[in-house]
Amino acid sequence: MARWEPGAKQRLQLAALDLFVEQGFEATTVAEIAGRADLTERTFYRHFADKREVLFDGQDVLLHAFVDAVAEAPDGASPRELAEAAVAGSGAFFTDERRPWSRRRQQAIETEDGLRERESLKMGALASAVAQALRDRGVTDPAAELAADAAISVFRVSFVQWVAPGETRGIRDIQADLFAAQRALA
Amino acid sequence: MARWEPGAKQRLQLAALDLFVEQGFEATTVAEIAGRADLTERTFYRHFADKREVLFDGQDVLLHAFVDAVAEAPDGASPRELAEAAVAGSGAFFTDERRPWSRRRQQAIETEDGLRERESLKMGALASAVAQALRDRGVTDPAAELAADAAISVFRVSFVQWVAPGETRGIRDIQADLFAAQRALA
DNA sequence: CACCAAGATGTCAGGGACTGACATCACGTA
DNA sequence: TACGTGATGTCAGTCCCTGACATCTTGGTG
Repeated sequence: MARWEPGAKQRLQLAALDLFVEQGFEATTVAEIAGRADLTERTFYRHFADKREVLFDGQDVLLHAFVDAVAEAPDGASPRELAEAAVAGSGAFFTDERRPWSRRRQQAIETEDGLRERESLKMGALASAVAQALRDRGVTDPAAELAADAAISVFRVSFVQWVAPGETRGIRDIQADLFAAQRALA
Repeated sequence: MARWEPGAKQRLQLAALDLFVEQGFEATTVAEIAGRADLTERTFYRHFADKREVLFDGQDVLLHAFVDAVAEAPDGASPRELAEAAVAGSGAFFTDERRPWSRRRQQAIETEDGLRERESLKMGALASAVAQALRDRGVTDPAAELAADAAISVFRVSFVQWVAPGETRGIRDIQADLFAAQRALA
């Protein structure tokens, strides 16, 4: 069903990230992004709910990876094992080909409060979804909330490390180390 | 040094929360808030960086309570004990007199994505500050990050429970139960 | 081929958030 | 009383975001 120039949304995302890295998020106007993608400001808002969202589109796929992994975990798994399964389910997304893009994206996010704010919201949504998935597997509150937060904590730290300069390990290896460190805390 | 009507900032906060609860955050304009406080829109922005911040002013005091509690914890405390100390240090803020205001405030926040977003950012800032405090006490990464996240997780869940309808326990009792549940996970 | 349905885009007008610049006003002090 | 200082008011302007309507491209239908 693709009509027109088929890459409109992706063109906008690439243009936006380029401009954010070049001159910052605040200093970049939506009209500017749209112009670089040969589109109009109004069209930008047909693809993304707001200016921040251009860097966060597709997070629902990641969320479903978390949730599905919990749902498909073996019977009798403990809350902690379910949480670890959730994080492991996300590992498939962060391949080596994706790493350069993720690095640039993270660089843009970390330098702007407005973007960090949106990232925090997305992490919170992830935690809520995992908590609900745990409840669906019979985990009771407040253990479900705490286990979900623990999972998102490992995911967040692992992602930051995965995009750190010079890091070459896969995200799954990083996550395994973090789960061990988390267990060692208790 | 107080001149004019001394309660300008507080008047704005009260007016804002009233209006947010009455008609929602989005439907309330800054001019409306300022008008109810007998002030101007421009003056609102001299007290608060943006429309959301009117509900989050003063969070730095809470942050310092977390950080100071970590700094003042006894020598030889484990990372987990330091994290528990951080959370305990916040307990003094959430007295019974403050609970009605906190309830109304949380009610307003939970119904609007824009406000939940800001709350997430503040929680993230709290976690970062606690992580830094742990590093200052000699805890190494990634344990510092994970322990700080665990502390904020307990704090967040305890706060939600503390403002839940019908809840009468003090926040410290709630937090004690949550720490126990968190330890039981591992 | 002419025509139509539908989805994607463009155009325009407008409200509201936020900011910089400048004027004004109330208070403390010399 | 005159002055300095800080809080407030006024005004203009930019940018974010949205609703309404027109236009275009594409694929299908007769």
